[in-house]
Amino acid sequence: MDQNLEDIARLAGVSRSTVSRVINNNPNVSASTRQRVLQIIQEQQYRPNYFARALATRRTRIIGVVIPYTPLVIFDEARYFSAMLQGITEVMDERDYVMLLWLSQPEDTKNLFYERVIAQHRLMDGLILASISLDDPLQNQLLDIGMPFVLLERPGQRFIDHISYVTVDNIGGAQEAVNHLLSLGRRRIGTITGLLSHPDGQDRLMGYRQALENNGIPFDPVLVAEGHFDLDSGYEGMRELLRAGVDAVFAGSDITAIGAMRAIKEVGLRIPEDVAIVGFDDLPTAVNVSPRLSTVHQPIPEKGALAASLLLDSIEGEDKVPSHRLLPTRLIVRESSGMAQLENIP
Amino acid sequence: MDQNLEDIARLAGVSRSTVSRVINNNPNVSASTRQRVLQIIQEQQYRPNYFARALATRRTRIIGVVIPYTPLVIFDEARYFSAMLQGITEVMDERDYVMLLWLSQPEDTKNLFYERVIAQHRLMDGLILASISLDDPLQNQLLDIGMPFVLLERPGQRFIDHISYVTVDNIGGAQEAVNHLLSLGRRRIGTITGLLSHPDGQDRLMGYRQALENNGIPFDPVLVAEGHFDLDSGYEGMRELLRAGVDAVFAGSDITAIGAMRAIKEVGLRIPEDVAIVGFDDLPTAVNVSPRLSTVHQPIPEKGALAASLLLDSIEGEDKVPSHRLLPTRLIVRESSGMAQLENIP
DNA sequence: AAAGGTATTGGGAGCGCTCCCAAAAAAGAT
DNA sequence: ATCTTTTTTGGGAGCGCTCCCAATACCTTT
Repeated sequence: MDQNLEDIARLAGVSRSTVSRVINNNPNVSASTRQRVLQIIQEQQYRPNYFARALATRRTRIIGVVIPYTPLVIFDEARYFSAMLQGITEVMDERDYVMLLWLSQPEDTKNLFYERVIAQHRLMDGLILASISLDDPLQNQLLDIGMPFVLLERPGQRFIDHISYVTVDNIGGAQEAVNHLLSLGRRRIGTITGLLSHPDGQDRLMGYRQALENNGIPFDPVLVAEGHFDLDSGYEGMRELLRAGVDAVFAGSDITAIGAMRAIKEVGLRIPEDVAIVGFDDLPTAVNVSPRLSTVHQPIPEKGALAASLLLDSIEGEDKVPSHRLLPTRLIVRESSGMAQLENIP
Repeated sequence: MDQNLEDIARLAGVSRSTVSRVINNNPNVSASTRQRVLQIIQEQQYRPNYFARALATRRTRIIGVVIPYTPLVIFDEARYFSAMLQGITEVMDERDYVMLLWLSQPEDTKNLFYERVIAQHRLMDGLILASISLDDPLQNQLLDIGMPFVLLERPGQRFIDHISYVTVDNIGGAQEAVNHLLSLGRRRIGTITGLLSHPDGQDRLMGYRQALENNGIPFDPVLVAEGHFDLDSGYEGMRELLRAGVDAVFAGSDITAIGAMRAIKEVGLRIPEDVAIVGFDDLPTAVNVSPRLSTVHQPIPEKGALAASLLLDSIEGEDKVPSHRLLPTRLIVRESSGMAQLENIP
């Protein structure tokens, strides 16, 4: 029942090769023949066999998206990843690729998971890697087997020249957040960091520090609580900072900020009067908390889409120079930092 | 660099066919030869070419997971879907299949999206469909082309005998929730429904109604607010119900319940003293709201895993009889309904 | 009208596997 | 030791495509 090239060729009265040329937009086909063949293809609803094609061309038009398990991937950051996947899909659809999703299992060791991905690498033309830690061995392995890939964060120093990546301006965004708090007159500004083994976490802390120092305020380790991007560490971190005494907090993620808000409310302090708070990400939840969360917006779907574009470009193009892209962030001021612009509340 | 069967055969001093037999666990190979071949395969890190295999066997070992776009998929329900994918992946890994993810775009019409999936159907051995509305044409199309698939909710009446599906006991769960509220002495129990075009939404409403009627309380349409599983409709629905006067609410999803809680607090009523509330799903957020949400737990990853199992069974087995599975739900009582069991609060 | 060029077309080989059938080897029966 | 049966092995054909090269058709040009 499934037809092949030969069948279409017979119906159109031409050869297999000619049909193949039409399908692949090869210019060496006369307009009239092309017309006729297209007509038959249309009529017969013919679709070339993916696998035969892949076997002959050694190109698969399949891209893998690799998301290692972290509890936060599954719980707190689910929205982050779904937005990312949405962005990736958009480009894939446009350029006629499909997306194979690799999620690791909670029980998986990292190596077991990576082994699975590597074992099937011939199935894919390239990979998009999310939440890879700074010197994850996967990067070396992929470099070794020559598989194109793009990271969704800044790679560690020793890889940075060899790897393509897309990320957002974490440093700039953090600076903007802290500058905003400073401009509101806050002086004891603490931070609850993200995961410091993660470049995003590192860079946001760096931005926090730079903003303070640029304004002549010395960096004080007592005002830094180490967190993991998640709710609990936001709550715990905030309790620490409250003991240290702060009048404002910059949190490494919205989820962390929400945990922190709970801790603040619990001790009876007011947001933003007593403690102002700014998050990072601008997830949909940011407007679902009260007071609504001021935060640094990052364009998540765009990040995914850009990563996909870079990857496909590098697969299809000849130049294999790694590209680095930094997407801009934008401070969104809401009530949690005390200077709300008007936004509708549902 | 990439080796093929023939290379391995040469190294092992046997024929291509023998190597193929070893790889496919064909019993007609002597123990000693098998040993030797396995050794070489191991040494050479040989992996059979996926595409050559698929071309020859007409089986791909690729499963598609289809998630149509709804704003709630992306925002409110992201956790639901990531838990589901996690469950699916678990089974796929075990049984050596991989997962192709199909997400529709916001701008996509349904048909455009489905067309994309159908166009590539030869790429996949089967499909898992999430959030398909009751008489979605996709089901017919897939039946027509003979593609195996499993639904993640109850199909509409006209399909129910022809389609495999996995869902949870929505009716039973809703009944349990309402019975619980009744047992607490509540008598004016309202509900904010889920999407009524969706079987889960329908069935939960049905369960609500049955529980009331079983207890001699007539069903009152005034106490039913139609929602869409999302936060806003929870908020709006609750405002309606407050005007109608209720002392308890059963919400069609946790997200809806959280929207409703906001509305209750906003008018200065207390939860659960003035209005008790029970949700459905038991998402991680349920414990992150205050008071913590009583809710009907449904085993989401298990749902995904079971769907994957059924699908692979039907692909690999001969019997093509559709299977229907109903997973049990379980009422989790927390503070929002006023009879908390002790659970740790972070 | 012939020669030369270019645009178009056809068919063989090959991608790496499985499946089938026949050949060879080993084991059992007489 | 010979014949049968069973186990094990090898090789051809084919899955449906692309890619290359040769063949044909169609134009120009002189």
